[in-house]
Amino acid sequence: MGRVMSESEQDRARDPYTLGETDGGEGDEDHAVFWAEAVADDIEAREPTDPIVIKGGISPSGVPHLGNINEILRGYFVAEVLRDRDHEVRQVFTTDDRDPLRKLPRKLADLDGNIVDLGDVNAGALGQNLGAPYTEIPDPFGCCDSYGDHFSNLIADSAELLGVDIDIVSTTDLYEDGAFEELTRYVLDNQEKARDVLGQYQDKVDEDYVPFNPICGECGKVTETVTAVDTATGTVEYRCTGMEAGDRVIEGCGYEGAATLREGKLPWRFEWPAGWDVLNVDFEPFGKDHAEGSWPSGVDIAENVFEIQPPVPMVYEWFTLDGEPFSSSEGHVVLVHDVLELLEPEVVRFFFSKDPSKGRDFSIERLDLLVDDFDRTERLYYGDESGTEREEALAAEAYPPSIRPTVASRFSGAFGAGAWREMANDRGARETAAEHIDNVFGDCVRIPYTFAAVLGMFDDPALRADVARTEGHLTEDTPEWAVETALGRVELASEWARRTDNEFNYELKRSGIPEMDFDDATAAALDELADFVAEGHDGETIQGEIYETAKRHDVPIGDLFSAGYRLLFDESEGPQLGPFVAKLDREFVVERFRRNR
RNA sequence: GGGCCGGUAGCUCAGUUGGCAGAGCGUCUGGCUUUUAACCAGACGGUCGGGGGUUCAAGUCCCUCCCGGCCCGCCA
Repeated sequence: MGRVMSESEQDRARDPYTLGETDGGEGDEDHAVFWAEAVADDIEAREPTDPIVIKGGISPSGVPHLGNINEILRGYFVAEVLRDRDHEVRQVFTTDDRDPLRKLPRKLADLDGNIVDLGDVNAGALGQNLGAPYTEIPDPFGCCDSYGDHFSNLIADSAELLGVDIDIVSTTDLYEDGAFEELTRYVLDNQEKARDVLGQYQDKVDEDYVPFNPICGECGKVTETVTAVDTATGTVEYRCTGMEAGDRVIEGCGYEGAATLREGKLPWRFEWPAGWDVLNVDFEPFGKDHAEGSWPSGVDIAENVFEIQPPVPMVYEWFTLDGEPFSSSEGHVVLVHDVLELLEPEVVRFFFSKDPSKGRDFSIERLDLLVDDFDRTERLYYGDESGTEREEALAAEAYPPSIRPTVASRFSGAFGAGAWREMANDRGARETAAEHIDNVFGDCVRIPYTFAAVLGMFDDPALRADVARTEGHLTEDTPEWAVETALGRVELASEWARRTDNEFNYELKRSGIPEMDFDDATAAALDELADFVAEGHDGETIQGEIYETAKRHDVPIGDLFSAGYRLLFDESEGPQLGPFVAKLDREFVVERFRRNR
């Protein structure tokens, strides 16, 4: 501390957009290829004391979807870079659970991440709690202490599923335990200053504005009308009036009473900077919605009301889901729980390692592209493929934090007891992880995602491995753990094929014969093929016979394959035919090829 | 209306201090003399959102316009 920043440095420090522009004036300085490195540079430039604190946070207002995970994973990548630079890093995540419920979401989610319609829970009970803090509202699922706790738990689970170590801090707790009390008293003692600053950003700040919202002792709702303040005794008198919520007004009960400084909340514009102070926040990423409103006022309040230094900021653009904005209330969401049925966690983390300044679509339809991108990055990292200098440099930096939790869990025996995320700051464990990544894990094998989807048609795990072997994805030398990892993708990719019903979603049409129209030669060839299958041969032999049969009947080879796929899947393409039919029950194949049923 | 972020091949995107427009996927063609998955080779594909300017040189810097998103009431 103590270093005086120049004005331009200060401007840059406050600008949440200038990612990577870390030039100190010298043109030949290395330009960071990975945004998290650039952010880490900015944080280090302030000479922070360990532990460096990285914050994120959301209101537990409803389903925490993949877009909300930015609040966890953007910070994670920066944390990992700093840890690699031998800093101790604490990643905290505030659930802003003293915020009032302002409207009822249409969709909720149970603790397993299943989306549930509002009508399936006790909506009436929820409706009566509009205006009350999330932590004062009963959990509509009845499984957690409160509505707020329910959704905070889902967020905590999401982080855990992704192997990220976060300390979840309840804002309600910060008030109730008194952590915010000193700052609350300070703001109330310096209301004029607070009003002056906030008034530059909000028109409604007038003489009567009091930067504190008590919770009504009668109805439990957050109120806005403070009638008297006595910071010496630590009490605030209020009248419970209505609260605007969008285009509606939540009615107050009219009760007049007194609250302590712990029985209410600071308005968001103060609460955010208050959190920076109380938690000693050094860095905080936030969505673009905060960039032009909350952030500038937050900086101003931090510097000129609380007289603290705001954290290093970073804006991230929002993701869309299949081209449409995420919407918790409308149920257009995907949770980490869902995504991990389709992708390995390292691929999910990798998605968040990409440039935060670019809007990005999380396209379920084209998840194969994302996985291919990850696989290539992995190959670049291990030097199995070459790319541009920049690509290789980026892989060198972005791959390790993406894969680290996976490696730690795969080789958990080397790390002693406990989950990796509890060892994030452990130097020894990090060295072990690095050593594993650069040595044993180099034998990791990836089956291309779309091919994994093809393999998914085989119920028999042994057959999946067989085919992966014949295709050269697995060899004699592939270690057992790598075989498991590689084949683990098959379940994910076939779930993807099912969910998107794409061209890899081959479904064997057992119950009825698909519509078809074959010429005589093809029909004759199919009959002969049926006879051959009936004799009982292995897959390769059948595969060869398909060629021979086609040749004998002067049928273009492609036509005969098409005919087979049509009969089995009602598709024009499919898996390698011979080995596939060899694994099906013989009678079914024979009858089907004879077009009997 | 004002401020900010983004706009590169059909799709997904990469493009440090200005220095000959890139990758993957898709498509097409060919190869692997028995594989319609896999794999290999090649091709097609772009007025870098439009227009102006600075420069020997602009995707990159400046101005302007268009499109999309966010913010500019309240709330978070």
